Formats: sequence, structure tokens, C-alpha cells
Amino acid sequence: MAADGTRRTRAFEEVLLQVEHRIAGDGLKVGDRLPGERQLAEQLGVSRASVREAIRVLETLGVVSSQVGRGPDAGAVLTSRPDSALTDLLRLSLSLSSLSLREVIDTRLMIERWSAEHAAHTANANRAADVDGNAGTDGDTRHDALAAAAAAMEAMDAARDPEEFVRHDIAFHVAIAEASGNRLVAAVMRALRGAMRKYAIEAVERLGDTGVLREDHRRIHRAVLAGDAATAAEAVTVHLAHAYPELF
Amino acid sequence: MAADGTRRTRAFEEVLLQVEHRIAGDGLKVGDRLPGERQLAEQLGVSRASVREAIRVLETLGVVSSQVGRGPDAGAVLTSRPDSALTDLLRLSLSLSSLSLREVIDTRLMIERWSAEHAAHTANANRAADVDGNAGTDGDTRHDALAAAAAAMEAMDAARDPEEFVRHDIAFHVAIAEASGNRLVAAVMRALRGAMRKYAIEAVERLGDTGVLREDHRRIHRAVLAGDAATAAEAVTVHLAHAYPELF
DNA sequence: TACCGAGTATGGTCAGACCATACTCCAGGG
DNA sequence: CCCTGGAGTATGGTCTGACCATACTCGGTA
Repeated sequence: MAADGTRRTRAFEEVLLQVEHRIAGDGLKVGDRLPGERQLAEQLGVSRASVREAIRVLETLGVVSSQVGRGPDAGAVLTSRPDSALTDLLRLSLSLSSLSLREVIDTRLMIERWSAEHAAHTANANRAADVDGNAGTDGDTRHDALAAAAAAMEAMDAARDPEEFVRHDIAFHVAIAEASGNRLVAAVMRALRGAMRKYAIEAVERLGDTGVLREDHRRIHRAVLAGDAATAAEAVTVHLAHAYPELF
Repeated sequence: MAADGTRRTRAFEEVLLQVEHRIAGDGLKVGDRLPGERQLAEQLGVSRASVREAIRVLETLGVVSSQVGRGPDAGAVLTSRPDSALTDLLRLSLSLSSLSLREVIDTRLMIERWSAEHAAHTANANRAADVDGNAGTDGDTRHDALAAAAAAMEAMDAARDPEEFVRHDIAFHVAIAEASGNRLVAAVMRALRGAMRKYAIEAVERLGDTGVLREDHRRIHRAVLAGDAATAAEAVTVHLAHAYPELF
């Protein structure tokens, strides 16, 4: 029986290990190319099919991107797109109902309150910096994000159906997360909203009128712009309570 | 030329769509089996290799698990293990350094403060319920998690090297996150800590003495047990400042 | 110089084969 | 009757070899 426990590693798993070592060891960076499938297969002594399965995994994790054809950009190129992977992960986990809506909304609350607070703080810091005349790229990021949030608010006012409304609603909330300046938090937010898109549309349909939600958005946006972290966080909490009254 | 934009969908992507539709539409649940690779290939009109690539993706996303052999549990079974997928995702994203340490630690701060606060609140609610004699499964989860945290603290006292210390440190912090009762937050925490394991070991080595960190853990644990959310959150912040002084 | 076609490296896909595994089932012995 | 062992079989795991579509590279030609 060989109380081994560890199932014999499959060929593609070995490929994954080797490739990850190569990334960490050789200091490969985004934009660098991996060897071709045939070459990699020969180097590692496995079939091309196994190499392909490994590459598919890496593609799923958002670290490589494959292009056909020939030239400098052909083949498997290292990238860093964790967003879609995160989104897929959460969406599938939700549809397998391994998570409750309550847990997801609580997580949103955590992220959005934090984001709004930090975006507001950054607003203050930036106002101070502006006086000195040096804004910096962080300020640019935040400024762009808040502009995007404002645009999303207008788009929501003009939205003709729940699907369109939710699309801009997602844009708004992601923009607030981006305004915090933390890309990891923003990525999680984007994934979360993308994964629960369907639920959000249903929630809006149940609600009927979106006037309350739109007014909430304005309050959040105003508070962040004003650098009032406490008010921004409170506005976020109120907003989610309006969107999902059954949980509060 | 055909300003199409959308690269022709690959065969395995079509398989993914079909399988996801089947999961959502047929109401498949965790534990249910997918058709065999050969059967799926025939149904969808693609080769077995393409089906395998799709299954590999699903496996990466933690929604299926494959077993060889025969019987009720053989084949591709629906599961829900988002943890390892999340961990891999973050680890690779970090090693491609698309994220700064600052962003990661800030995210940890957000999650751990929130977890500690909620674990403390749950502690209060449970104390009230205990008086009535009905604890419930939520209380069990929390109780088990806090016991695990206590065990991890003792193990850290006995740890002989940074690697061992960090292993139990991760267990402690994950346990606190689990004590919040939110599995999504706990999963993100687990992934985050797993992904930055190497960095944590280096940080401990730089620090030398772990006495301060161990004392921090005791303060966090005490505060959560006592149901003192504010103190618990503050203790978490102090703890991370001790672990990563260069960021504060 | 500008254009156009052959050459070629790359991923995408398929068909078919064989192996290892682990359950199922049944015959035979206790 | 129960138990045990072996044959049967469905499943994933792996490999080989082939062909296609794509998109760049390079050389020849107008």
C-alpha cells in the first residue's frame, strides 16, 4: 500500500515546478519569453501535451500569455494579469455555493470601507503636496480613479436597464478601490464585483428604483474628495445596507 | 486583417464554457462527477487533449479534482478548494513583482484588523448565547479556530528556526482569520500568508529575536477572547509594525 | 526604395495508442 | 454462508506524430 499519501506528481506538475524555478532563479520578468513548447518538452523530457497543460495552468493563473505566429512576441510571454484569474476563481466558487452571500458582502464591506478611508487619506496628503507643487504619480493614479468614478456616476444616471447600471456601478466601486492606491486590494475588489455581477443585477431588479444607490455614490465620492475618511466609510456601509437590505 | 479583436476562441475555452454552463444550469454541486474525458470530448466534438486542458484549468481554479481508477469517486469530481489556487496566484504575482511589499502588508493589515474585530464580536455574541445554552456551529468554528491559535502560539515558543516559527505564525494568523467566521476572508488570508512565506522567513531572520512578536500574538489572542475588538485591532497593527518596521 | 511571395517557427488541434490505477464482479474455497 | 483472490474494465496519465493557421523574416523583383 505504501502509505505514501502524496500521489505521484504528474508530468505537467513537474513542468510547472521547473518553470517557476526558472522564473524565480533566472530572474525572468514580465515581457520575457518562455522557451517554445517543443523545446521545453525536450528539455524536461516530457511530451508536448504535458507542457501544454502546464502552460494552460500558468495562463489560468495570469502569469503567461500565449501568442501564435512568429517573431519577438510569439510564444509564451510572461505577464501579470491576476484579475481575470481571481474573477474566475470567485465566480466559480460562488456558483458552487461554497460561500454565502453574507460572507461575500461582508468582505466587500471590509474592502470598500478600507478603500474609501485610504482614498480619502491620500486625498488629504495630495492636497498638501499640491501646495508644494509636486503631485507625483500616486496622485495621478488617484486623480484618474476619482475622475473615472465621477464618469461612472453620470453613466449610472443615464443607464436604461439593470445590466447597464450594474456595469457602471462596478466601475464606480472599482475606481474607489483604485483610488486607495493599493493594486492588490483593487484587484480583489475587481474580482469580487466581477464574480457577483449576476447577483448585483438581480439585486437591482428587486430594488426597482436606483435613486437611493445613486445618491449613496455621490455621498461616498464627496467624502473621499473632501478627505473625510470616517464619513466615506460610513457612507459605504449605508450604501451596502441599501443594496442588500436583507442582510442588515 | 478583419478588425475582429477577439482571437478565435480555442477549443478548450469552448469546453470551459460548456462545463460552466452545465454546472450553473444543471445545478451540479460539490461531489458530483463530470463526464469522463473521452465522453466529454465526443459530446463537445473536440479532442481529448482539449478536454484535458480545460479540466486542468478547472483544477487550477480549484473547482474539480481528478482521480484515476474506477468507481464512484473516479474521474473529475466537483470540489471547492479555492485556497491553493489563490495561493498560487498570489505567489506567482509576487515573484513577478507586480506588487510592492507595502501593498501586500497594507492588505494584510486590512484583513487582520477586520478579522480580529469580527472574531472579538463573535466572541461576545457567543458568550451571550452560551448563557442560553445554545452555542451553534458558528461558535464551534470560532472555538476551534481560537484553540488552534493557542496551539500555534505554543508551537512558536518551541520553534527552533525561522522556517518553523513562520509555519506556526501563519497558522496563528490564519486561525484568527477563521475565527472571524468568514471563509472568504480566511481563504484570502491563507493565500496571502502562503504566498509571502519566503518573505516572512527573511523578515524573521532579520529580526533575530521573536520575543516581541510572540508577545504580540498573546495580546491579540487575549483581546479576541475577551471580546475587545478595538484592542484586538490595535494589537494587530502594532504587531505588523514590529514585523515590518521598515514600512512604518 | 517599395512591394510581394516563399520560408519557417510558433501555438492549436487532432487521432490513436499504451500504461497505471482502482474499483467491480464473479468463481472457487473455506 | 462468507471470504478471498483474480479477471475484467473504466478512468486518468502520457506519449508520438501528424497537420493546420498564424504571423513574422527574408530575399527577390519591379
